[in-house]
Amino acid sequence: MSDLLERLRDRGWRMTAQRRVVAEVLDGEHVHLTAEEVHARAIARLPEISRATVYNTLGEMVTIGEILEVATDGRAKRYDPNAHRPHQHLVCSSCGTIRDVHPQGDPLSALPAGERFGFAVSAVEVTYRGLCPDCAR
Amino acid sequence: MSDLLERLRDRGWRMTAQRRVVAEVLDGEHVHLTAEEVHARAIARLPEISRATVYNTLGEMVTIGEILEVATDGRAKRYDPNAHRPHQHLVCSSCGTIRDVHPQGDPLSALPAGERFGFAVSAVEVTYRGLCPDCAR
DNA sequence: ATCCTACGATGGACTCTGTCCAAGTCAAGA
DNA sequence: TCTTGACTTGGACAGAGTCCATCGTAGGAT
Repeated sequence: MSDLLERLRDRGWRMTAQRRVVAEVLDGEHVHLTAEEVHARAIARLPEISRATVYNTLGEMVTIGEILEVATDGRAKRYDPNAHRPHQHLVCSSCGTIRDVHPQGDPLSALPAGERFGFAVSAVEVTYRGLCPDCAR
Repeated sequence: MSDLLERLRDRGWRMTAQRRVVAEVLDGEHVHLTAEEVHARAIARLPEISRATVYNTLGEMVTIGEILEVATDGRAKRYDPNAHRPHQHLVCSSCGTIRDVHPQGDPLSALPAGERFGFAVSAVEVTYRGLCPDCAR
């Protein structure tokens, strides 16, 4: 059984076939799927699973911090199963594919106190944009 | 007349009442409005202006680089009239307000060549998140 | 092994954001 | 003033996501 599934069980989640399938889909391919893509892959394993359940399950996993929500454009949100290792994203401006990247240094420290306007800054997201090798040619 | 309006005219834009109003709304308050908010403010000055025109005009201004599109969450895009001075954004996780901020250093240089996967990286967006003073109390 | 029940799943309606299009209007050059 | 093609309009449509009343079932209790 996957790590993700195990952690969910440890948190007291009732283990349903639907949740298992969603967790397996996310844990299986470490890419950044949209909710609809997760739904499509889930249906392949459990044909009756509903869209609402997929949305609910993804939302719950985001809330407890097991996966990350990534909104790189104005389109559908994507879900990142790699929530336990800090990283940033590199997005192709043409085809939209996303890669996890690890910039040097702590981007949080680049924001001086005088530029924080009294906010309690707790997180920072960095999105690099450019053409991927496939789209560049 | 506003600078923005002048630049649009210089680009050969046909000056209609609608475009003038949208430009004035954006140029007037340097906040980050959604398309609907722009529409509401535009209606206050020109009651017949349509939603489609506001969307069209905003899209055109983004294309020519006079304003920026900011997608800080999965909700509505926001429009940033401050397109001519590089800056990043600080977003309140609770109420969603956005402030322009100026981090130190060039975030692009923090991504080593080995982490670029052959992409021609051309831009970087940094979004700081945290609680604003109002929401913190 | 069976029963209970609260938690989870369902699907269809609904909302929000944005796009598209055919028809009508008008800014600005001739 | 006339003409014309760029612009505007509003309503239909589409994609992404949420909500809710009802039904089903996981897992503890017996």
